Amino acid sequence: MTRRCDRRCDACHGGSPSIDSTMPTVVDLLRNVPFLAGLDPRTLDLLASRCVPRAVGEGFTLFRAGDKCTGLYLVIEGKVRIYRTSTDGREQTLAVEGAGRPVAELPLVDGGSYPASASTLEPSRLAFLPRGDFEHAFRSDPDVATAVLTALGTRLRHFVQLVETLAFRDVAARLAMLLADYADRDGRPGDGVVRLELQRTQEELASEIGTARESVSRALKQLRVQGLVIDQEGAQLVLQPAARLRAWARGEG
Amino acid sequence: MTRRCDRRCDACHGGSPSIDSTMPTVVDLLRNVPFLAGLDPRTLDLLASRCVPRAVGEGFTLFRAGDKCTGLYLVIEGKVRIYRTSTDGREQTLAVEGAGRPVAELPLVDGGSYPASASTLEPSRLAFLPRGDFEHAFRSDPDVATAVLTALGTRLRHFVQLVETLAFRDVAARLAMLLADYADRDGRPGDGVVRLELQRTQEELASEIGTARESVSRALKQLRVQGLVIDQEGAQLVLQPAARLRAWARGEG
DNA sequence: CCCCGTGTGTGACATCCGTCACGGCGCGCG
DNA sequence: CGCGCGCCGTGACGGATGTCACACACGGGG
Repeated sequence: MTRRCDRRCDACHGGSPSIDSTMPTVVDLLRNVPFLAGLDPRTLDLLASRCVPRAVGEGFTLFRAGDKCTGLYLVIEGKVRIYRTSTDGREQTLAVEGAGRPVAELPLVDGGSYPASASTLEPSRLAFLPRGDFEHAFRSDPDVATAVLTALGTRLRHFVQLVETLAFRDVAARLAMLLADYADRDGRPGDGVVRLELQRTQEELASEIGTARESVSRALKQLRVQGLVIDQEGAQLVLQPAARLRAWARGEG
Repeated sequence: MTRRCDRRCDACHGGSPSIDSTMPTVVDLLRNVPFLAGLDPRTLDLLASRCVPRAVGEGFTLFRAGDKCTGLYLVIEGKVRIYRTSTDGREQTLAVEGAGRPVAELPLVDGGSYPASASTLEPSRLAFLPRGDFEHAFRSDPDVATAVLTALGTRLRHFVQLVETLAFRDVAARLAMLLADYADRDGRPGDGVVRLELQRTQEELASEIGTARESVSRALKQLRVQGLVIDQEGAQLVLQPAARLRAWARGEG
């Protein structure tokens, strides 16, 4: 099934990397990518001139596990989910990358293929940097190299967390951890609690913590009984502070 | 052979590791570390002069999760297990590093603390490179930087595998995968089968695949019934080729 | 207003697996 | 030789959780 660009998609039909001056330039976009922060302006310009901006809708698949790697994606806006699929169709998401984060930096440094699949959770704007251009920048500019290095580092730490969670915690605890993460990122704190508008279906939550939809439903009830989820009306959640959620998930509750 | 003391062994904080000055020079040792292969001889000399060789016994704990990172370890000989511990005492090993592999390169690049614990599975010889020296080499020599990068890369790929395994496969399949890995590394192939001397207790295998010892015992029986483990006498295994083990683990059996 | 698709709650059930309990086996040592 | 100890095999049992089945709530179109 082919997805369409959503509105505001001028950029993705511009056949050349030339920039429409009424839009924010690609350089402007890259400037807001922490991954590249600290690069000197000239290299930034250079990179920007090589980047292909793309706007894609929700559910657009960037690549699949095993595909040969063609370049680096940077998330300008939106969310990209990175996941593995099992032979029987279940999915485990490995990471969700938001604005300013790189996707697929791993295969670029070791020359292998993509280790996982990636698709958008929301309509998103991305910058695509073809492999050759990336490698040139990577080799010639030590700042780019260290940027990649720290990106790999945080990814690795994230994975250690993920492994521990899958290995040790039950579904309810995993859900608590996940909600804590969301609360930190999207929640509005106030008065000893956090309000969070959850933009995920239970099906998606289930994939993120490696379980079934029904188990998420039951785990949510369990969290309500525990008082960790104070109130829930549809997607509107009132939560205990993230720290408390995490403490409970670690068994200190 | 004498078996280790218990896992929570406190002897781990043991006294000063003995340093044997009669062993081959540190440069010789480093030369055999693939991690550093390709460095030009002068930098290798420089690094070697900063390395502290250490010989430690079995069950020696190099560091624990959360410790501040003091430097990089290189495994010259032996095996180092990297693992996380849950609050209730269970352990999940994240990796086992053998000769020529670096340990703890992650916290060195991002400045954080160790994300996991590490201890030796066998008496081992290590080279310890203090943090400051590592950072200097890392910054001044691009070859060192790329070496670190590829090390992180392979670690990351390994973790993707690990996550998938934990999320999707049952104990028998995980065990089959693990045996396939061992077969590739230590097995003697011949005549359509692989002979493997397993140097691990079932307890250790259990930790590596995130389960209990008894489950490993039962899973092994299951693999025998399936014909994937053709014969077993103590630690001597006769296995189907690694590829077949992995195929079965993926559900194609 | 009805129909339908999507997302959600929940009960029933089977399965996997962790835990406890126990016995056996090999080996080193007194 | 007997004993202790580490390791392994296996039965029993219960808890967690995946699966199936179904009801309900909601919203958008005919």
